[in-house]
Amino acid sequence: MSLQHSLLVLLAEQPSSGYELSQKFKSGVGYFWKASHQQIYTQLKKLTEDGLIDFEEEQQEGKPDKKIYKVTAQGMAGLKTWLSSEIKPSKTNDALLVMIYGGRYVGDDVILKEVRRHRDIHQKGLEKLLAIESLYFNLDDELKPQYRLPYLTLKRGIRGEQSWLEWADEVIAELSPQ
Amino acid sequence: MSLQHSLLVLLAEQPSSGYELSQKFKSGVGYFWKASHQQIYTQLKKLTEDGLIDFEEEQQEGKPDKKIYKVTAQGMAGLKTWLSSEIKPSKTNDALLVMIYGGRYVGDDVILKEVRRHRDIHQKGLEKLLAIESLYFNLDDELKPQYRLPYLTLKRGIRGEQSWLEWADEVIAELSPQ
DNA sequence: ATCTCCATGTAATGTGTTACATGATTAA
DNA sequence: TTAATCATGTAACACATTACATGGAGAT
Repeated sequence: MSLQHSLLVLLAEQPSSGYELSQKFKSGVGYFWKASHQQIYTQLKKLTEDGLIDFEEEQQEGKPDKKIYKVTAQGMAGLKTWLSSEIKPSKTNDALLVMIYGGRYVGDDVILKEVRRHRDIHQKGLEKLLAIESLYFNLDDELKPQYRLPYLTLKRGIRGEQSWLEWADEVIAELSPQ
Repeated sequence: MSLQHSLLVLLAEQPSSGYELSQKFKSGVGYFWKASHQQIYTQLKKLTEDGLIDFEEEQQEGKPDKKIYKVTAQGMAGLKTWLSSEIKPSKTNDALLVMIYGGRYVGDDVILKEVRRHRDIHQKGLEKLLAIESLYFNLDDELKPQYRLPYLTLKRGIRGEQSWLEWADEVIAELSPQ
C-alpha cells in the first residue's frame, strides 16, 4: 500500500490537486512509482476518509474547480511511522525476461526485435533522467542540500537504466546474425 | 497476464505439478517473475479450463497425489503468439525509493538502517545468481547452447544486482555520519 | 512436541487496469 | 476539426496478497 505513502510524501512536500499529483507521477517519483489518475483519485478519497489528508476547493475560471489536498497532523504522524518501518524489497515481474527465457520457441530475430524496441524506450528514459540530473548540477549550492535525498533516488534510476542498456547491448550482440 | 505465459514457458520446458512450479518460481524464472502458490494453482485451473494445458494424475505413496500439467497444442500456439507480440515495459514500484525520497521527515540514521538491511538482501541475491552462473560456466560445451537464452536473463539479474549494490554503497556513504 | 517439507486448494480482501463518462480551453 | 491539456470521477474486471484449511512424512 505504498501508493498512499507516495501520495503523503508528495503532499507533505507541496499541497496539490489530484491532477497535479498525477502529473508528478509522470516525472519525479514517477521514475520509481507508477500510478494512474484513477488510482490516485480513489486513494485520495480513502486518505481523506481516514483523516490523513484534507482539502480545500479552489475556484478557477474556465476550468473545473481544483481540490487542493494537504497532509493533516495525523497523516504526518502516519508518514513518519511508515518511514521508520521495515519495507519489503520490491519484486520484479519482467515480462521481457520471460519472453527471452522462452525464446527458443520462436526465432532469434523475433526476440531481437522486441529487445531493440525496449532498448529504445530505456534509452529515452535515461536521457530524461540525465536531463533532470543536469538541472540538479546547475542548482545553486545553497539549494542542493534540499534535493540531496531525491537526487539519490534519481541516481538509482540513472544507474539502473545504464546497467539495463549495457545488458541489452550484450543481448543484441548475442542474438544478431553474424 | 504474464503469469500464465510464465507457466506456459515452464511447462513447455518440462511438465510439472503446481508444487514443482512454485519451487521453480523460487529460483530460475523466479529471479524476474514472482508468484505465490495460491496464484499458481488458480492460474493452472484457468489455463486448464481454457484448454491451454492439461494434466495427468500421478499417484504417490505417503504423499498426496500430484497433478502433472503439460502444454497442449493450443497452449503452444498461444505461447508462440505471445512470444511474437509487443509487451509493455515493466513498471517499477519501489517503496524503498519512496522512503528515501521522503526521508527528510525522519533522521538520516533511520533511512540508513533500512538501506543497509536491503543491501544485505541484495548481496545475498547476487551471491545466489553468481552460484547459478558458475554452474552454467562448468557445463559441457555441448549443453551450453540449450541454456543460451536463460543465461541472458540470468545476466540481467546479475548486472541488476551489481548496479543496485554500487548505488546502495553510494547512498550509505552519503548518509553515514562523518 | 515442534518445525519444515510435500501437496493441494478456497475465501476474503486489497490493489491495479481498462473502459466509460463529462466538459471547457487552447493550439495545429 | 482534431488533438492535447486541464480536471474530475465511477464501474467492471483482472490480478495479487493474506488468511484459512487439511494432512502425512521426516527431522530436531
